[in-house]
Amino acid sequence: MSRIDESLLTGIPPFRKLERSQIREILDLATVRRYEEGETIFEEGLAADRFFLLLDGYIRVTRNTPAGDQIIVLHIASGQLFGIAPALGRDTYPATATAAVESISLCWPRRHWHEFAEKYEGFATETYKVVGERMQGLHDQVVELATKAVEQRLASALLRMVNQSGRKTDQGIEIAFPVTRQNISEMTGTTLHTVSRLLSAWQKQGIVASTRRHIVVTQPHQLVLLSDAIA
Amino acid sequence: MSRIDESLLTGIPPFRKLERSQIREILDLATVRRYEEGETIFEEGLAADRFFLLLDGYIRVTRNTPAGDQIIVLHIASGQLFGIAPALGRDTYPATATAAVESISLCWPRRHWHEFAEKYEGFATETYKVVGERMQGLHDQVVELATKAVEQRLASALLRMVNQSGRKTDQGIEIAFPVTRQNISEMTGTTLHTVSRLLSAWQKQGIVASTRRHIVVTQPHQLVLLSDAIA
DNA sequence: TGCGCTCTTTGAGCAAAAGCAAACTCGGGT
DNA sequence: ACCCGAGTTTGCTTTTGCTCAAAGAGCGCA
Repeated sequence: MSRIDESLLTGIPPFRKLERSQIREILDLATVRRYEEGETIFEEGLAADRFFLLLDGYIRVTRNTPAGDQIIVLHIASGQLFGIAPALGRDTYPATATAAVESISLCWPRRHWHEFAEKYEGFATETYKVVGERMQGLHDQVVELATKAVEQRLASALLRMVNQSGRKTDQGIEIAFPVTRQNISEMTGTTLHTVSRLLSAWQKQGIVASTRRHIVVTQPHQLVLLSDAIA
Repeated sequence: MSRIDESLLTGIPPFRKLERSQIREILDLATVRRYEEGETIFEEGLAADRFFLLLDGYIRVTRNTPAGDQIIVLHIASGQLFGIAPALGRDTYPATATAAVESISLCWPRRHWHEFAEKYEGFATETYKVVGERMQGLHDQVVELATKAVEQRLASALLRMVNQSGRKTDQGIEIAFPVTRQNISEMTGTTLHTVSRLLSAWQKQGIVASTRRHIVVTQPHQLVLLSDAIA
């Protein structure tokens, strides 16, 4: 296995405050994994025996209902930790993680979690900060689902993706990973039909431009207005 | 101020593994506070300079939207920590806490958080376990709001309250704190009208018995069926 | 180059729940 | 004992967005 350069980790939250040598130690304990688009990384309910750091790509974290509905709880962008059930003392993963595009991650066996937390000053603190932010995001999502109409939720969902993975193009801001209408409906708790109708309408108004599995937001500002932003 | 007995804390999660003398130290740093029904304990967006442990009563944690909707994110029962923003490195509270009934809590200044976490083996771990559970709960709520119909959500909400605060009576299981139709609608993302209609219907079927601000579930099993339980 | 699969679009009817409006009731306080 | 206000119930109307159905389009692959 080729060694990974330390510079990959400097600057990303839980490692930000560490020495280069410490990062080296951590890296030497990591395994690199590559996932195809659509490949499952871990599944809801299975033993949480590893935690992950996404180096490249995008991950979708989903949950399934017995009724067969799937809903997308959050997206992970590169540089973020995921599958951190071990840090929260859970012994199974609470959700399923799937690669939205070809992705590369590091992973460590569960037991290293405590080791890192004790050995490296700031490691735990920084991670829990991430947890706090994610929790805040979940709160927002609950409020949104409980109070907003579908149109506003859809606008928010697009904005969230744009904020996390937006790539500037000459047309506007492009969402960097493939998304289907179905996917979006699973983020917003609606149907792919409704999503398709709304996107069509927005396309006519020049707010977005979408093709198959691909969305460019041309007028983010309009979406903000439509979303009736919470915060 | 009268000293609090150590036995109040033995057995509740973050203190479970501590010596009696350690609990004494922690208690001596705490302030006791009493809240009237309806009194606000802390507010969304304000500096998170304390964290709390509820000794007696029930707390409602809510968020407000700019549009003026309020939604109830979770209930805290006695023995639970709340307002733990400090543990997640957040410097403002992400939500508002209000006493649902007359309540008593302990609270500590923010800075003690790290002190406790370092000094007492297991304190942090146990707390993060609670965070993990709460996160799981939020996931559940998102899935529920996104996929279930109002009737199922209402059934789930009642069951959640019953599980957390159910008191057995000869009639059935009673929710231990006052709840209005309005409150329930704020937990389920619906209107008080819809809640009222459904409760009336269930009352006719003998599943629940409710009076003003007060609900007794007579046939929990029926509610489970209606809720199409996730887990 | 054409086939087939997956994804997308659009229409029409319908059901669930929101909005609106008004009456009723319980309980606490004067 | 009565009044007042918060909380609840209920009917009617309107709307939103889901369901069902079917056709159309892009893309990879042979």
